[in-house]
Parts: sequence; structure tokens; C-alpha cells
Amino acid sequence: MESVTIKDIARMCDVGVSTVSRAINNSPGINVATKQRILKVIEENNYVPNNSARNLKRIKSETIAVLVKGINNSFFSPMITEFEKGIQDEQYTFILQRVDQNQDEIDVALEIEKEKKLKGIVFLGGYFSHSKEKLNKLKVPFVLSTIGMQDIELHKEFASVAVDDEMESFKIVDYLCSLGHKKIAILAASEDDESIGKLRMLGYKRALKKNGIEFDKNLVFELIEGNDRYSVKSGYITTKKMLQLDVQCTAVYAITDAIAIGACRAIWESGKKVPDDYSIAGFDGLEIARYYIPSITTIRQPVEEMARETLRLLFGMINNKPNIKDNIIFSGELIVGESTKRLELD
Amino acid sequence: MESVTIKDIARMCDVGVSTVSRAINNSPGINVATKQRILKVIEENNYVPNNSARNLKRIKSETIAVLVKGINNSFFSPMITEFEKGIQDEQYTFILQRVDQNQDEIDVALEIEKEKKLKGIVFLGGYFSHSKEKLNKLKVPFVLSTIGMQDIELHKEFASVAVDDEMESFKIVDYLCSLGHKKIAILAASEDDESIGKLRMLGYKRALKKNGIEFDKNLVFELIEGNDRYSVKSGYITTKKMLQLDVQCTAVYAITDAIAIGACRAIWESGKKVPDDYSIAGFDGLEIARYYIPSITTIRQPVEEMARETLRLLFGMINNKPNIKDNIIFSGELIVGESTKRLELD
DNA sequence: TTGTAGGCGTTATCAA
DNA sequence: TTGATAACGCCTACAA
Repeated sequence: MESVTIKDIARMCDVGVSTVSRAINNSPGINVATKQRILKVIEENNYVPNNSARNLKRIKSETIAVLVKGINNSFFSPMITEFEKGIQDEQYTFILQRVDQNQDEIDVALEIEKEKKLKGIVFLGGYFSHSKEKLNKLKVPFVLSTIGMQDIELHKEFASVAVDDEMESFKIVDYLCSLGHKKIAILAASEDDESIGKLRMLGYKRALKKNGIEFDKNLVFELIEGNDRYSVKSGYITTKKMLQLDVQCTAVYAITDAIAIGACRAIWESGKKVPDDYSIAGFDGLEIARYYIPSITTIRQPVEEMARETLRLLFGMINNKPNIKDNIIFSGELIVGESTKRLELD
Repeated sequence: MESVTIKDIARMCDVGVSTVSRAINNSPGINVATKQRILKVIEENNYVPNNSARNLKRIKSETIAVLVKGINNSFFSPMITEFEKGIQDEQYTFILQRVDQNQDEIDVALEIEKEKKLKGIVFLGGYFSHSKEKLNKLKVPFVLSTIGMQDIELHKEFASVAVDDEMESFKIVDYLCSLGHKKIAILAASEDDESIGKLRMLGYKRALKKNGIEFDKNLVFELIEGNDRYSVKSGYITTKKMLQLDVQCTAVYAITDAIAIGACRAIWESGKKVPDDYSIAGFDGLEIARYYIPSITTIRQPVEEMARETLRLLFGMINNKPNIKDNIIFSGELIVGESTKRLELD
């Protein structure tokens, strides 16, 4: 495993290591000819500098890490694309770091902050309920992006970008009500869920109340347990169960678009129609929701803008004012799709 | 940025750095009491070991990296999940490394191989046409997983897991033919595409030939350019264009499920029906294809098994026989969905 | 323009 | 069971 090192190259070129270092780092103050010669030898010998050694020695680096829990949640895809673009535009290196479901994102952040000498961090998604103390261990600026805001007060201590899940949830359920629906089932996470599930549920309840509809526990359908509880499959399974119970409802609010799609499919398979027999509403504004047949009525989170705003905050903190910890709340956009319709009274 | 180091901890505990090292690495030969004491101090001072230094010094590490180009392609999601599980089951550390679209995956591999002292590498997706020489620069075992096989001969030099894109493509187009379709449009990449696009196109042509149908260039519709050429949006746009041309065809073969979904939506919007007016077939077996209405007739790639097989090969090479470079070809499964039907002659 | 040497924070080796 | 010390591979003063 005798890997070739900078010393080997130096020896082969009959120069000092610093000269080789200058060559690979495009440092000034090196003869063009020797540089060429060195680069050639490097090429021929497949020399690749060891990043660990580099990072160890380096005081700082222009890199930003985006930490994502649940990286294959397609909700994040367009955001990640945007992060990559935006970070590279600023001449920073972009690191995408996934966080295991059972890993603590802050621990991960702490580690890679040291390892890579980060300039900033974006926590994407997840719904964490971390103590202020723990977050304060981080030495570089960071932004909580698209992270549920259970504890508003705590949230305010840090820079963040999000939509108000409770309010947007209220908005779409209120819309269902405005269509005349009174029996609105909800496909939601379990009671003790501390994530967006909880917030969206609260919005649902508030909308019912505002419209003079009593909350009915029998219209709450708990999604499957596990990390894929907000998935298409989860929505499908849960809706199948609901249909078997022959529940009386005219609309179904799925707390994510993925769930809504699963619901549509389950309903379709049962021989019923969306929106004729059931109106279905989702949440998130996934791309696929627009292409689904029927397209899903949903709250679109302005993901690209949110990603850009996240970076704006982050770079702001990096460049000037590390203490400006803004909390940006984006409005969701109510997208009326084909999956909902006005309730016909018969 | 005076970060606390192992030395600081050693000083605070009145022990040598090696003892601290033993404590954090669960090394044997350390007094339980002192270990506890050290761990406590570490905890109190938020000491986090510097990974760069560790990796630099460490001789080896039990870690495997999965390199993905196009990480937000949902085709990879279930595979990544499987890789994570499988690698952790073997007590290895799993690193998911995305590769930029304009980055060379082997260069990335070379770098992180050194940086992290990898034990093995999985190249996931992408369609690379790298020279044998370049791949041979890698010092650790690796497997090419789900990578198009333009150059069969070259492919054989390395361990790989894939489906035969040409053959599976043939299979599904042949199926369309068996339903009586003779005018089968294809939504495909541009002529010079060197990826799966090319292979699937070849299968299309062969199937036509076998069924005595002449290849008609006018039935080939080129997808948009760019990295999202295989996306839902791409299929949607391309199909819109096709429909405007009022092309005579009874079936459309989209070379990915995502494209097929976009096609369905475009057709639906034009007032036509799938499969009544057009039969649509896809490729890949994405989860969403099952839930779409209509569900998409497709070739399902057995992604989970392919991921498992990839790891089996890799661990085989790591543990015993680094020279066994198998090439595993999986069969795709023809999934007959609701998006295709027998052509009714009128 | 170039080379020497010290140190980044660890782990590994060896002696105590 | 412990501690000193030499690497690990690189960058960066500083000196030449």
C-alpha cells in the first residue's frame, strides 16, 4: 500500500517538497518550467495528495456542508440542487453529508466541522428538538433550513428558514372546508410524533374549529411507523385500511404529497374516484404531484427560494455579521389541483 | 478557533495522550477507572477528535464508500438504503459520496480512497466509459453497480452488477409488439448519448426488426438536453412536442419510468387517454410507477437484490479473493401495468 | 525561485 | 497499565 507522497515526487524531481507543494496548489513564486516538470511527474506517477493531511494542516477552507437526514426524500432534491449551485457560485466547496436516521446531526456536524475546517453548515430537514446548549457547541455559522418549529422560542435563537407548517396546514384544510367538506379525514403521524406531523395536525384542528366542525378522532388515521411513514407506500396502506372501515368522509387530508399519492391510488383501486368520491389534499408541492393524475391539490413550499434564502443568511453570517440570526418564514402557495372539488349536496 | 485537542484532555486529566487515545478508541489495556475519568472530562469539554488527524495516522479503516453520480435520481434511493444496511451489518462504516456531474468519479474515488483509507468502493450508476488504465489506479476492490455496459469486453475486466439494458429494452418493446402495436414511438436521448440511452435504443431497434417492423426515424423523439434528460419533466415536454406534430403511433416507449410518467400526463392533458389512445411503456421499475394512475408497464430492475449482490461481490474481494471479478447480470422483470393494452383493430 | 524544518492532532511503538 | 516519542503527509514560515 506504499502510496506515493509529496516527498517521493520531490525526490524524483530533485526539488524540495515545498516546490512540489507550490506546484499542486498553484501557489505563486514558482518557476513555470519546474512547475510543468513537476506536474508531469505527478501525472505519470498517479500522485494524489492526501486530503486528510491537507485538512489537518490547513487553518481554514472555503467549504460549506449541508447535512441531510433522510437524503432520499425527494422533497429535498431540488433544494440540494440549489445549494450546490449557490455554494459553488460563491466559490465555496459544497459537501453533502447524509445523517443516519439514528445519528445525531449535531454530533455529525461537530465532527466534520473539525475535520473539514468548515465555514458554515446547513441543517436540512429533520425536525430536531435539540437543546440550545448543544447547538451552541458549533463554532461556525449555521442555518436550520426547512426544519419544523415546535419550539418557536428556541428556534428564534438561531438562523432559520422554513414555512409555518401549522399555518399552511390550516390554510389547506380551510380550503377543503370552503369547498363544503365537513367530514375531512386526516392521514397523520402517530400522536407522539414530534415532527412536522404534529404541526400539520394542529393546523388541521384549528381549521376545523374555525369552520365550526368538531374534531372527530375517528377521522384520524395513523400512518405506519418508521422512517418511511410519510411515503407513498405509507399513504397507500393507511388509506386501504381506512376504506375497509367504510368511513364516512368526503375529503382526505394527507400531510404530505407522497401520502396523498398513495391515497389516490388506494382509492382508485377500490373503485372509487378522486375527486368525485373523495377530495384529496396533500402538502409540500413535490414535482410529481403536478404530474400525477389527478394532479394533487397541495401547499407548495417554495423550495428553491428557501434554499437560496438559506444561503443568503449563511453567507451573511459568514461574511459580516455572525450575530444576525434571522428567522425567515416563507408562505406556502395553495396549488389547486385536480384532486379536490366542491362538495355537491345531494 | 482554539479547538480542544487530545493534548488538552491529557493535561487536564494528568495522563499521557496515549492513555486518552486508548480511552476514546476503546482500546484494551486501560484502567476502567481512568477511562471513566477521561471520558467525563472529554464530555465536559466537548472534545471531538479530529478525523483528519485520525485518518492520516491510521493504517486502515473499515469503511466502504458508495459513489453516486446524480444522487437525487430516485432510482438509486432503494439501492442506497440497501447499501447502508448491508455495509453496517458487516460492521463497516458507510460513506455516501456524491459526484458532481462534471466531476470524474475515478478522480473522486482516488482522493477519498487515500483520505479515508477505504476498504472498498461501489460505483453506482453513471455510465462511464473509463479506460481500464484509469480504473486500475484504484488500489482497493471496487464494483461497478448498475452501470451501462457499452463495452462488454472492458466491463469484464472488473467486477460488476447490472441488467442488460439492451436485452431488457428489447423485451419490453417486443412486448408492445406482441400487443399488436406497429407504430411505436420512442422517447430517447440524443444520438450521441453514450449512456443507457444508447443501449435501450439498440434494444428498441432490435425488437422492431424481430417483429418485422421497419425502424422509422420519425418516431424517435429526442429528450431535452442536460442532466435531467431522463426526468418526468423531460418526458412531459418531449411528449407535448410529439403530440403537436400529430404523429401516427399507437404506443410510446419511454426509456425511463420518469419519462413515461411525464408522457402520460402530457397525453392526458391533450385530452387523449392512456392506454386507450396510446399505450405507454417505461423502464426501471420505480416505486412511483406502481402508484401512478395508470400504473406504468415497465421493466423492473431488481434494485435491492442488485445492491445486495454488489456488496456480496465487494466483500468477497475484500475478504478473500481480490481477483475474482465477477460480472453479474440480473434479469429485469416485465411488469404489465395499466398503461398498455392490446391494440384493437378497427 | 527554492529548500529546510517545524508542526497540524492523532495513533502506534516501545520502554517503563 | 501507562507515557514519551516517532511517525502519518502536507503546508508554511523562514532562510538561502
